[in-house]
Amino acid sequence: MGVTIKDVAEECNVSPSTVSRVIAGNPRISQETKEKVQAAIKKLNYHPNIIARSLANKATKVIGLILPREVDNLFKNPFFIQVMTGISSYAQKYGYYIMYTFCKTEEEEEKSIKDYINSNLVDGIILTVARSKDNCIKYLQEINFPFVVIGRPEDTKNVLWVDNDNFQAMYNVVNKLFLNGHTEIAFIGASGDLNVTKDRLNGYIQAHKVHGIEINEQIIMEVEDFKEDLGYKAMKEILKNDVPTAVVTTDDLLAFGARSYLTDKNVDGILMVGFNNTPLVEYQKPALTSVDINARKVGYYASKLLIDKLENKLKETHYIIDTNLVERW
Amino acid sequence: MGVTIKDVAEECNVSPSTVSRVIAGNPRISQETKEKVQAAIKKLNYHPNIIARSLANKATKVIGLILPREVDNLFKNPFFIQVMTGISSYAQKYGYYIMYTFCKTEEEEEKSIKDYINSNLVDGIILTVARSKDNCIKYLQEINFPFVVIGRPEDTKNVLWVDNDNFQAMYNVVNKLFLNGHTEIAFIGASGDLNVTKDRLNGYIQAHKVHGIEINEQIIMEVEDFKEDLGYKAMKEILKNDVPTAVVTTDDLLAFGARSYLTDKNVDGILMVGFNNTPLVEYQKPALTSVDINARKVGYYASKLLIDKLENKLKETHYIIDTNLVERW
DNA sequence: ATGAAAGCGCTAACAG
DNA sequence: CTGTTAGCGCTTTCAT
Repeated sequence: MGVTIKDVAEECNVSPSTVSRVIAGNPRISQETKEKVQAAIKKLNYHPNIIARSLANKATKVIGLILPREVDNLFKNPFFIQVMTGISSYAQKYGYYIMYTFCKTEEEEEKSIKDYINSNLVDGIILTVARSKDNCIKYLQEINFPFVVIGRPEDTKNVLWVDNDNFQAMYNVVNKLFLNGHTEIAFIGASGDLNVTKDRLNGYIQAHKVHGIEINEQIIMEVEDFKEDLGYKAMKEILKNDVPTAVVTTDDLLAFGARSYLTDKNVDGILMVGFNNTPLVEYQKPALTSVDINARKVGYYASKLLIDKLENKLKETHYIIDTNLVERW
Repeated sequence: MGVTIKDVAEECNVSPSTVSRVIAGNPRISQETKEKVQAAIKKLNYHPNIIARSLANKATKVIGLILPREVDNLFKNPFFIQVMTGISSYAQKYGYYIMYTFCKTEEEEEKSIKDYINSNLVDGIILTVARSKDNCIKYLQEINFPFVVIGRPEDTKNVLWVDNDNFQAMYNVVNKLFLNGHTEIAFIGASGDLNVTKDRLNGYIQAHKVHGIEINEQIIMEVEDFKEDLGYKAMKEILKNDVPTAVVTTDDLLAFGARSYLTDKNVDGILMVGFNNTPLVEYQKPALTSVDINARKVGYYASKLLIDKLENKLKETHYIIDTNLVERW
């Protein structure tokens, strides 16, 4: 354990700095010594010590990933693990490593972030939750530390982010429903103060405007959380006011709940649309139509954004990832 | 940024080593200087540079986590992310960091492992897949690098591992069914060469023995993979041979498929039991009874095992995590 | 094109 | 109980 740059240097009678140079791909080095050194590296099975390199470079090539730990969302929705594979896939290409940490609260997140940064462990950070008035974002901006956030933040000034076009996604769904002859479309969203929900509602509204159809506030429901029973209750409320031809939701679980109510009450002929396209929907009878948000791609571009930033080749400040409606009707 | 140990030392007129000592909690240090140093640390907002420390210590306090990248299992089954939260939770307590990498094949795994080790990045490794004749395990043993594997490996000699008691889990299920008056219990498992499946089948067999009930090979089906359609077909085969009173499976998806067949053919009164208790089962109508394997706890103990090993306070060579039947009948 | 030497920030003998 | 010194393994001026 432990062949160092010095061993390689001795093996071929050059100085450690020369070896370092050929590893770094320094151009002004003779072809001859270059080959000699490379042979020695192979022969001795030398591998640079990343820690030592990081110390000298003041850069670790590791990315810190901050994950939420609200158990429900984490386990029922593969969003985060898909994001993780996406991040990993880009990072690996460019020789970056990823460290993760789960945080229960915003305070914990702040603590983890500070720990990562203060200990000089990571070169950049990826945030997977974008709260409105987010202290983590504020902190990272203040100290000017490279980071990207997944989900569009409140204030996009000076922040790198990637998100779906939630407005467009919902617009497309509702638009399509109108084109298919639907006339009354209800909306169930959670929770009203999330940016995603606001955007999706706006898409819903815009589609109405474009089609010249009046909004019926009585069939727009905003509930507290992505819970099946809240979808159930929301559907109940909606039916008290009106009988829509279709219902769009901002999460599959809400759609499940809503559909349960319809089944329970034997109400037929109301089309249900989910959101997020979780694996849950495939195994429903009947399967549920839902919007796929391309989580893996979201992660991939988050990773790209951050690494581009770290390597000073930033071209964009954000990426908008496409969604697509997976029709199962 | 960069207040170093030297700055702290100067601030209170001691040597860097003294500062280092109070940070390390070295006992032979006067209360007085200890407090003085601690005050200076606070005042200057000093944080040790982990990289530098790692270099000096030849230990990084980071754990490398090797994850599979078979998309299906990863996304439909929250097993891995639950394991990750468990690992993280123990690691955090002891000041360890976690790096993850997704690997598609055994070759990729080997490559990632070697990379982690050769670059001196990690102190230990957690493997999340245990193949029979696993090259990664072999390699890690050969070079005597600390690691633990999740899932009982073929040969447990000299390896730290944590797993469920799959034998016992299935035994309990089948035993309970017999006690509840069932007489013919079918088995659908995938895939036959996985240790988990073997163990579960043995539990099934043992329960039969204990109850003095003859095994009916005709209603034991082993399929290739954890796929719904294979469960469907398996159920079809079973019914050709016999009509059981209950069916146990080694995965929820198999159970879904099997139940679909029953529904399609309007066969009533056959009890279905899943395995893994994925979130999918809750949202079935009716919900499916399934075996919870406590994935978070599995991760937690894997982490504990590895960290205990790294800190030379190893007490056990493995942990068996309990399972519990979540009854939804 | 290459080498010598200093230094990244910390720890750990060794002295005293 | 505390300071001095010598690294950990690599990169990077600065010479030549």
